[in-house]
Amino acid sequence: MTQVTRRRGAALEAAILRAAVEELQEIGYRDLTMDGVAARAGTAKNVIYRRWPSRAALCIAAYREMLPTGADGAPDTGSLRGDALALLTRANDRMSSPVGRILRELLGDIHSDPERLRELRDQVAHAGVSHWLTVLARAAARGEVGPAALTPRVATVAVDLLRNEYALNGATSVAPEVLTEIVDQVFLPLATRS
Amino acid sequence: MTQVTRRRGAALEAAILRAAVEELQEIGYRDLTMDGVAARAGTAKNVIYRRWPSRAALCIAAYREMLPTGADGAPDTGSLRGDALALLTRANDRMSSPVGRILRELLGDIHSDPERLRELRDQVAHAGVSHWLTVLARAAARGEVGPAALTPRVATVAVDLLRNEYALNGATSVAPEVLTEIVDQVFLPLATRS
DNA sequence: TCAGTAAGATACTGCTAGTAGCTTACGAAG
DNA sequence: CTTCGTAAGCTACTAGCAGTATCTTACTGA
Repeated sequence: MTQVTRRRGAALEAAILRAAVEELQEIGYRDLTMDGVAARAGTAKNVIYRRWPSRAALCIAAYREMLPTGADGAPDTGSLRGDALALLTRANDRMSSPVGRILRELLGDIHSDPERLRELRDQVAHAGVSHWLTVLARAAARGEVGPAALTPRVATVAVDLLRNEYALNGATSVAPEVLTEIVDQVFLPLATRS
Repeated sequence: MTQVTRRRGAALEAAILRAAVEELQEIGYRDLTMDGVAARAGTAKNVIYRRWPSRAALCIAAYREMLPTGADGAPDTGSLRGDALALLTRANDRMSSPVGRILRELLGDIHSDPERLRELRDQVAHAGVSHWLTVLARAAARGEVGPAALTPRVATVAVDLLRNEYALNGATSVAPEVLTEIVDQVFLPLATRS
């Protein structure tokens, strides 16, 4: 690309990551090639390989760049049902976005590498747990739920079921009726049982 | 391979499928190559491509061959908890077997092809639903559960959560404690609620 | 007996991950 | 201002695999 001044260190690394992010957003993980990233970043493949050991490693780093930084707080609609639907809808939006698609592609391609798998999983799975616990705690304060419901399993059951929908159905978004079904038939009965 | 008599039609097709099954069991979907299958079957790649349009299609056909034909019935331990644990343990065994690993590899590789995705999903997702409904119906007859619990969502919730564990954790088997946690904290409370 | 069909063998294209080695710009130390 | 090490840039390469093409040869059924 005949840069006027040759980039180095952090600047170059940032340029590569930005290129990888753009490629991921435009064509996804499956079709991303190292040559493509190098070309877009205006550099060469071996420069990339000096920093990341493989295509997967680069894409995981790029994926991390894509995550929204400003985490929004837990919703507070006044009822547990409203909060749960809001959280689940938000999770559904995230999972059906390009970011979610890329995460699923990555997860599907990594399950031979337990190391990378764990870091990816931790980053995503436990991302929203605290929100659910917050919402449940508020509901407990209102007397809506008993303390028996405050286990991680129950707190995450809705998101877990949503994730299962994606695992089975692939890339398409999950219908809102499924969300209400999960909330009304599973989450609320578990949370509010006497 | 200099066959004495050249195989044709169904015999050849069966030989190819058998070779593909063996390759899948030994090295998995990811590492299976068409050259490898052809060599093992003692034939040539283009013969395979005359019958299946792609590697994925061949492997789906081979996967179908691997499925156990003799479906065992629903367990009957006398209690809903025992039945549920038996069913969930069985599902866990299946999912942690080579067959389960191959299914996950296939699912992860197919989500661009909605057609194949659907046939695969139907084959597996709905495979065990009837068992859960049977077990729930028996429990209802014993008075253990109310009719409110007999929705497909509740019937499959345990397997759905188990599948989620695999989606997050990769190829490793799920610990028995997780199974009991799912049954005791989610399935039983939902099934037996008043 | 004689076609038509399909198996078999081989070679090829095209694509991509990852590697190697050389050249050249930068930048820090003196 | 000079020198020298490091890393960027460039180009070319290997190796492996999906999928295609072509030609020869064996079987089969009429």
